[in-house]
Amino acid sequence: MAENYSQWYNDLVLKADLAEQSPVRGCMVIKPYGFAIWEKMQGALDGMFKETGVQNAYFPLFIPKSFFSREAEHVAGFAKECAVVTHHRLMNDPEGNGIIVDPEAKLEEELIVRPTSETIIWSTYKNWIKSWRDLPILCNQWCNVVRWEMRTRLFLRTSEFLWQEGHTAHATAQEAEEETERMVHVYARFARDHMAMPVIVGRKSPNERFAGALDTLTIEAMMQDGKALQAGTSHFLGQNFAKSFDVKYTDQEGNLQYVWATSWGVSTRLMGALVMAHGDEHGLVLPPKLAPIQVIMVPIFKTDAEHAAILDKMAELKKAIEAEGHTVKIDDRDALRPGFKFAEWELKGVPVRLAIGPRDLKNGTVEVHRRDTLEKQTVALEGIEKSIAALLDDIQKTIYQKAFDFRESRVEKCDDWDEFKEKIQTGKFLLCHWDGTPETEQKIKDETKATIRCIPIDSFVCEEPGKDIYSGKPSDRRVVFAISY
RNA sequence: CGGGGUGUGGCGCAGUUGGCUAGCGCAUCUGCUUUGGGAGCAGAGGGUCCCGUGUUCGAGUCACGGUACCCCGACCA
Repeated sequence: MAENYSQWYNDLVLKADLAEQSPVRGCMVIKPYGFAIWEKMQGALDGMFKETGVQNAYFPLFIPKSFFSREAEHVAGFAKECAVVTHHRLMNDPEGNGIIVDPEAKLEEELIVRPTSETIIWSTYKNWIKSWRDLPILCNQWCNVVRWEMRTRLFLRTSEFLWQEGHTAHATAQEAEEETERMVHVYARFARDHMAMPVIVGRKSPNERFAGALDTLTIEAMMQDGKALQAGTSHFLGQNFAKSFDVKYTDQEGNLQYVWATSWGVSTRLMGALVMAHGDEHGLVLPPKLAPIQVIMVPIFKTDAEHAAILDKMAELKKAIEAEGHTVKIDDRDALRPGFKFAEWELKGVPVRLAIGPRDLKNGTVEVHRRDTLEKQTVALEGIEKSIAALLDDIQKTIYQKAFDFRESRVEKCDDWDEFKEKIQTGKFLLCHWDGTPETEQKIKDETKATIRCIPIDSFVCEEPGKDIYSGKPSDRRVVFAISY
């Protein structure tokens, strides 16, 4: 698995029925099973957003080119990867070669397919905001965006992807900065509590900052090959967009002020993170909180009479487990053998499997198998529904702990450049001193492909004097270096 | 856009110095036996060998051109 991690990942995504490549260049089809997991993520995140007062809204897919180019840094950041709509009509080719674009139907102003929605949203917020009483505005949208990537990988980088983007407007810089931090911590909590994935919360270096932001906060996760994956970002946009789109409000003293902005987002990339954080050689390992099916039941039988009796028993058990609030499926496909079903549901990462056969029927028992450790034991059927909750809870904790321990074993301090060059290639997060200059960061990237993933603000905070790992210049804190996806 | 590779039933592949009726595994369909860790046997269906041009008695195989996809770089959530 470690040797050919990329291939393992790709095969797993395909075999577990999460997604497949579409014939459309760089695009992906998310299959029903994969989408069900994404819906669980959406549900949990959406609930967390709403707890902070965020409301959902929807803004257009198309952005007029002129809107897009109002914020200079922002355009520069996205210009190279935009899909552009130039025409609005097709016609039959007069020379008989099928359908062509009607040259008469050229748009006066081209439309950009959103790579992110700051510009269209700020051109809208301008009309919503007049007074300090209108603030803050806390909106989120679930949508798709398009970034014309050269090379793509299922979930991790596709030309089109699904995400949520929150866009907020505030009266003061402090409020906006608080919002930026609040949301990055929502993401960190979601990663920990739902995805069972530990993350490092931190600040991006200027090089890695979002185009148009004054500050970018990030959650960085470690995959099982030791590479870093940026799993979510939250940006403090200052007054850049307010000034570009002329969004002002009248404060309590009657003065006109520009508003302060944030934006934050996570994408279907989280699906990739989930696969790479927990998967093993048998397939996917889903944290119970995100598993569309938490308990799968497989009947084992020889005769029709046994089959019927077992299915009756299972239907009864299913009701009892569902009453405890879990999702259960009975796999009663009769053409397939139990061993095949076992392997298939393991591949799909279902946390708990219950098998009942003639032997169990006679003894009043059930075989309980947990996906994370692959352990199985035969226990009394009576009252089993009560212990399922505890088992699911334990699986959730165990896979988090496993991912946590894995990361712990691969994070270390490093103060020697030669050592750095060697260790960074073996898939580690190295805590190193950095002189704070983009030049040094760029040189390190050029020589090793490693980048500063973040300057930690929660865990792994290392504020101590030292010397830059590369330049030797003075530094007052360590930052996280890693090779990333 | 630079470097490399591959196009052969639905999927994955083999096909020798050009040679006979283009094969194999998986999947599919039918039947019987099976079912506590990815079943066995018997039979069946399914191909413009990516496209075009050329060389040749003869091209899946050789040459030239085109095209599609994949991998490695630069770019990126």
